[in-house]
Amino acid sequence: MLGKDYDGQDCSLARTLETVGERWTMLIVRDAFFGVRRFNDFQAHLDIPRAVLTERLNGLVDDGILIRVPDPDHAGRHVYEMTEAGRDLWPVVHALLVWGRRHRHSGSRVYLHAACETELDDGGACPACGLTPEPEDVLSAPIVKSRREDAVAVALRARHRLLEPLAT
Amino acid sequence: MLGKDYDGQDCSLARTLETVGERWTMLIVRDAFFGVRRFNDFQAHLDIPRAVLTERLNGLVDDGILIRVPDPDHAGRHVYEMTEAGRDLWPVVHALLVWGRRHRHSGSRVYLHAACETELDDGGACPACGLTPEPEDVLSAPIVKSRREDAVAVALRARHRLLEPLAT
DNA sequence: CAGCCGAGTTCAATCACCGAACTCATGTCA
DNA sequence: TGACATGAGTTCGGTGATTGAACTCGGCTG
Repeated sequence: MLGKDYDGQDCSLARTLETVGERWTMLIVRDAFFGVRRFNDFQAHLDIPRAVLTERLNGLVDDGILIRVPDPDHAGRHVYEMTEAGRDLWPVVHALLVWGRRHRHSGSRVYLHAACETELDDGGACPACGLTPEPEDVLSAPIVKSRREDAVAVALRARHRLLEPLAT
Repeated sequence: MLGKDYDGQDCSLARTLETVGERWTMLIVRDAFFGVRRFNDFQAHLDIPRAVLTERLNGLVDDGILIRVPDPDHAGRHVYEMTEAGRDLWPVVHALLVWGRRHRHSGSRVYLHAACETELDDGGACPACGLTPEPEDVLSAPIVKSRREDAVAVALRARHRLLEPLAT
């Protein structure tokens, strides 16, 4: 990946970036947290060239972030699901969201601890419980309607738990 | 940056990636936390093409992550220093380091709370004090000697505070 | 059986990245 | 003062990645 794999940088940050550092990859991971699981849904929501999406999804599968599993509803198709290693990227995604919210523009959704519906703090912890919830226990709650009108953007207007498959 | 700036992704994560999502950028930021401040030091430590380094440093300056200030010791030269917005990237850098350490290879240094020399937990907090130290109060403590022999890699073999200028 | 849909693959043009060589201002030493 | 070194870039030809549009293919759907 990335042309030349940051050879010689023996640092765990460089190793991480070899997996999630390419253009589009982190947005695919974000969408996977949002519950996107099908090729065309990623494509429609990200406006990513199909060839690149294929390459990135294969890369993420090879690197153990996603698994491709048969779609129970449609023979011959499959969906991309997040692995444990993928879920462990939640702190990275959250840290990027927090920085952007503070320094770029004020975010279009908030993230709540599903158990008590308290907004997570910048460290990803629930200020009420003191716990740092796993992504499965985080609720995405939109506060501004996005301008996009693709099926995924529309489905994302509802409050829902991370990693819960989106109904599109 | 990034060819096409993730147009239409009105999400703070996409906005963040427009600033730090390109190849090399995050490694430059990491090195800036390590105290690297001069063009040739970045170049030597990263093995990045000089033209690309110029482009990235200018981008980071334009985006308010670094500032270019006159070098007090050498007329006509300057150094790149981290801004407040740059410091706020520490949680992102730390999250990437933590993921790589867990899922790729077991890191070559640990990060300690300078005040009590306790190793930070995965959330970046000090388990002893309960505080989440600012990067200035984090100590980088090498545990494995890197294979690299450039001046920066050598200087990084000593324990030091983040953001403290490296003596090279 | 004709057409649709999801999930890709192929392809030419464009853009970014690479490494090596070149520039140019300052600093150092004889 | 002249010769050379060093830091910080710039320039440039070649290579590899990204883009958007068009094409393929297998499983439904009517």
